[in-house]
Amino acid sequence: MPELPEVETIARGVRRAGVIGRRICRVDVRWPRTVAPQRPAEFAAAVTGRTLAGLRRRAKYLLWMLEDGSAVLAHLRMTGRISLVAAGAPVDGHVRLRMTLDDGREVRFTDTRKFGRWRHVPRWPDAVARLGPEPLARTFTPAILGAALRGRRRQLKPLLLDQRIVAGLGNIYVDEALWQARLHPRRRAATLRPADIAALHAAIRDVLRAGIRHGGTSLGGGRTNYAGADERRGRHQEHLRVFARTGKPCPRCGAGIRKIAVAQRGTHLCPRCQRAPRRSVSRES
DNA sequence: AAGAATGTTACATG
DNA sequence: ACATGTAACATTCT
Repeated sequence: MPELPEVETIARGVRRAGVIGRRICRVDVRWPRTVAPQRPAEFAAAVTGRTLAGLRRRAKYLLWMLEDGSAVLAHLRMTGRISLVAAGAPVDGHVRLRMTLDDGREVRFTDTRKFGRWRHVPRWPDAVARLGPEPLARTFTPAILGAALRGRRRQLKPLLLDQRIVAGLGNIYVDEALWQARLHPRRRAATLRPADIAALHAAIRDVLRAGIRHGGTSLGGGRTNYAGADERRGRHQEHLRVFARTGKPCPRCGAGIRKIAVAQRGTHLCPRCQRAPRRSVSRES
């Protein structure tokens, strides 16, 4: 569910709700593995009584900065959602963690599939040091992307999903970016020419910015779907050009969008705009 | 009712 | 070291 634009939208929503400066007076871990490998008691002890000094986003992580310099890192994985509600509001069965604030509200983590992970770290920069560049940072240039791809024989799709190459892309925005750049997801990274790299760099930034502008992508209608901290759905699903549009016309050329499997992930593309590489392991589905 | 699902990681095999 | 595949996590939706 949440890729960079969704996590960014959540972070903005939580900040706007005015939680910075509030003290965390109680922590309730309702699904212990949410804080694994820490134990709920040690997590709660490290966080309880601390004041929220800030909230940042790094890739798909939400970083709750505490006033003592430590931080809580939250990764929402597939179905994690954040909401701010009145403390003591009815708790539904999928709430995995709660942080009660000193102003009568609580931060709630709801996660149907239980894949989400929260952990308390003494120094957050260490915890995110292995991640690749932030694609929307000024420091992310075509040259940086080119260097990350150079010499790699991996297929573009799994490479872009690798958070060490570029941090924050997921299945939806990778498909969208490859479509915009007219690149086939099975193309080997090392075969890109400078013009391809420039197009891919621009496409990555464009699709992420569009996602943020539209408040993220909310597919389907179920409880497992993405919503912002205020429970509102995103609107970017109305602007998707290939993802979840199998069989519909390509907005650029009209050809039918196709869905294939690349590196075990559902992958959407336009068979006319995104030419299959000559010697790809074409195993279509 | 089987299969897929917005994510990541560990482990195995080339 | 690199590339790829499988399983695991756990539940819901189509």
